[in-house]
Amino acid sequence: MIEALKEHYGSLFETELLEEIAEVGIFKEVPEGHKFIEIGEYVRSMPLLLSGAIKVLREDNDGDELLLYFLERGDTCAMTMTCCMGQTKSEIRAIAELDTQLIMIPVQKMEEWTGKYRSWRNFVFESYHDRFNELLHTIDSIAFFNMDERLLKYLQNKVKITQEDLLNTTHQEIAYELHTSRVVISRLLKKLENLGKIELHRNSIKVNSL
Amino acid sequence: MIEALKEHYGSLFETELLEEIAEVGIFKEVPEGHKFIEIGEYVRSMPLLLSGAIKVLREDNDGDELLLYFLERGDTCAMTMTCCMGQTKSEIRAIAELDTQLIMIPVQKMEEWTGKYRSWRNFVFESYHDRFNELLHTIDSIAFFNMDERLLKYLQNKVKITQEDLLNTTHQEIAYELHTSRVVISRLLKKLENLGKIELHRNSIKVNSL
DNA sequence: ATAAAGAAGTAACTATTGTTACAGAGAAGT
DNA sequence: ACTTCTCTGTAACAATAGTTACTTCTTTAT
Repeated sequence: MIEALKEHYGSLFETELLEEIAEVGIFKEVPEGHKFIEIGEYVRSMPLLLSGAIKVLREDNDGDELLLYFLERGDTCAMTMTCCMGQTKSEIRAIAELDTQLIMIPVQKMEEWTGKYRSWRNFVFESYHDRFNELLHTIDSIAFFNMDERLLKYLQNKVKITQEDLLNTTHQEIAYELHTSRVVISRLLKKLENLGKIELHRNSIKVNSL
Repeated sequence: MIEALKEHYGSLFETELLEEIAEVGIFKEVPEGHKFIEIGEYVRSMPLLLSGAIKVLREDNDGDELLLYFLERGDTCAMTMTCCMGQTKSEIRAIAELDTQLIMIPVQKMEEWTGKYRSWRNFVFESYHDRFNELLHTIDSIAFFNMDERLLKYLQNKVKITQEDLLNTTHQEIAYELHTSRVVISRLLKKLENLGKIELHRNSIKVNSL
């Protein structure tokens, strides 16, 4: 574990902190598709991502979803932190987008380290800042762009996260994450295909890089 | 200043920290309508609100706006903090919604206090958490609700912030903040009036409490 | 092999939101 | 009083997104 930690967090944290993390942190592998934070749940530890990706979702009153953003290696869930410390319930759902390796930090340590290590404080603050900015960009997408542009952005972002330009997904799945209907997505995907931006197959979409 | 501080922050901070704040903080009065953070600007200090309200806005590529949320007394701008510390530019615009009194904290002190005072750390984390949740609710409004519901929420929120059920505003102003057009707002306001939820006057809207 | 379930394509229609255009009412300035 | 400007109301139309319904094709299950 200490090697993986050094690889992804070595430039951020001093050796002493890395050792503490290795000592108290619990290594965890989360398989793709596994839900690991649910809305309304109390959260008792904070994840440090080593590999893979986590998607963070919001839910409406009818139980339908909206993708907020992805967490990648080197990221943490800022939301989780204050949930832990403030003893409030989670406002979001987190699901593994890929097979993901992470280290869970117990809540007491997080608090301790914010007093003890400047590098940890900076990491936590920066993490908040990053997540905040991601939410702002999510708002931009929803408020300022039409569904066709949101869809294209979504596909391109998915390519970035999965490191694959062939996305294994269905129209229905995309519709869930963009909070719209399957028919709308099929229609717009066809439009994007006609524009040469993507190629449609059953259960997969090839995103053209140009 | 120390009295105002004690009134709004006395239950949060220990006396020693309150004294430090009073020592290095710069008291400022911002008149209604005054812009005090602009997008792309570097921010060098962090505001603690004593009275009044600040509206926080996002801008699209055409220069049109969208209201994100309001800050009130006891609040701080979490965004500002990491902007200061990370030396990044502001992603948002902040304008005084009412005449506002606040204390500006220089960036060096903020950093120092996060190491020194547990109460300050908790305040900062909680502030991030609150702002994050407000953004989530903003996303809910935009993504999950139609414009008529967003409009009603907007009006009710404005009543809460201003403590007035007679809002002095124009349809055009509302349209800016909800990122739509004046005609749409006029249409929906008329609908709300017919439902008995509001009364329309020139330059003002009475929001019925029932 | 046949049935059933899942995925995608598409047409037709509705609802919501955005746009253009114009008219009237009231306020402010000359 | 008269002009000008701002604010509001409304009609007519366009664009975007959501819904229902049905078809075809593929995969999976029996």
